[in-house]
Amino acid sequence: MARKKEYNEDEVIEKAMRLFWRNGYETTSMQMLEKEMGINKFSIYSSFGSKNGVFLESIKCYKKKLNDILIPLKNTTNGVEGLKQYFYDFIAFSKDEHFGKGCLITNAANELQEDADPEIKAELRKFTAEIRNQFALALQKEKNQDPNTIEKKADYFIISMFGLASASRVFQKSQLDNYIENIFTNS
Amino acid sequence: MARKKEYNEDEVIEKAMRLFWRNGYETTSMQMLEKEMGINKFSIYSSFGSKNGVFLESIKCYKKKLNDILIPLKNTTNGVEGLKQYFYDFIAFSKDEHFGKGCLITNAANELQEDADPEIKAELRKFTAEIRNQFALALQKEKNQDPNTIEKKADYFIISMFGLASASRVFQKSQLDNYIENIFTNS
DNA sequence: CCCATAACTAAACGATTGTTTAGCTATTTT
DNA sequence: AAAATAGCTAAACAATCGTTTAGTTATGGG
Repeated sequence: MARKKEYNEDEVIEKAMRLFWRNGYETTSMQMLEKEMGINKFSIYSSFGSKNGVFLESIKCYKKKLNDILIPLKNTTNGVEGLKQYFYDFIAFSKDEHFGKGCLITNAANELQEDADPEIKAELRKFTAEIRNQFALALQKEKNQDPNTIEKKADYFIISMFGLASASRVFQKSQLDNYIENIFTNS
Repeated sequence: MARKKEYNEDEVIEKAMRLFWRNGYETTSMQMLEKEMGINKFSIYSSFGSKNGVFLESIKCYKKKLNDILIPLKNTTNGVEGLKQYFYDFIAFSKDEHFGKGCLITNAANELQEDADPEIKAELRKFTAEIRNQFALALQKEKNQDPNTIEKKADYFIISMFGLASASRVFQKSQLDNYIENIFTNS
């Protein structure tokens, strides 16, 4: 052991995450990452191996933050109402400086090609499946639901979430609230 | 006048459009465009000025093709039913080799940053507004609708279309059909 | 206190990006 | 047929991409 790192890896990866969130993967260069993370290229490479590595850790960082807003959904007694709250929290999560940037995960899914890094693709798939699973579990708490309907509704809501994330890059907040209301009428 | 062009601009721009559709803007290089369009870099620049210029024309080309599936919607007597058909046609438009690539327009909207080319941003906005307008016009054909409801529903459907386009990159066709069915229950 | 070691700085790497230029070829017009 | 003009090929442009390497600085354990 010799010299200690002058930066905290969790802190710098959060900064990287926000940069990727704002700019996407391709548009974000190592030069921009250096500046935003506040450390040298060498430090980035020694900590994360590659640009892909930084991105992968950024996804995990974002996931961790988004998982926090899933917690109330796990404890809800009213499935649909809990889902509705989740959608609002999801929008709120992208508030302020990040509104109009959508969701890092869906942005990544939209940007990445089929020849993209398999590890990243796997991470995105895993994350989507996790959320959809939580939706299904929440819906099971509704009374008198047959299992087939639950699966279909879970599909519907996860796609709606994707849509909401994508649309939030283009539409106004009021339109999104309107959209959420429409999703949950007669559900 | 001297030598004639050995290529048709409309034909090569359609090839470029399909390449952008598959790969997005950033990932598509001039080298790839040369190969796909079947003409030299010089020819591309003399015809379209820049990579941005090629992309802009590609968007217009895509728009023209997508507008064709709006025609039935204009003549429909049943607004909601017409809209539903439009959604299925929209999915079908992205069929075969392009399924899983979403919609060129929404992909572009997701990828482009706020510092992107203003002309492209304007084109995307114009296109979105046009479609939303057609949705509102179709909804007016429903009986006993108050104008406020129509506007809200038009917002809802245009966001749904964005969502569908984005989600089609990730989800299976059967899930999308399921999603469309859910959109139109109780509308 | 000194040496080993790890983190730092900064320069350079080859490859690829979008774009331009020079020179050759073909066709239209007078 | 000759001159003019526009499209073609192919090489080169500067800039930037992600990545690596050499050299310096600072801090750990013996």
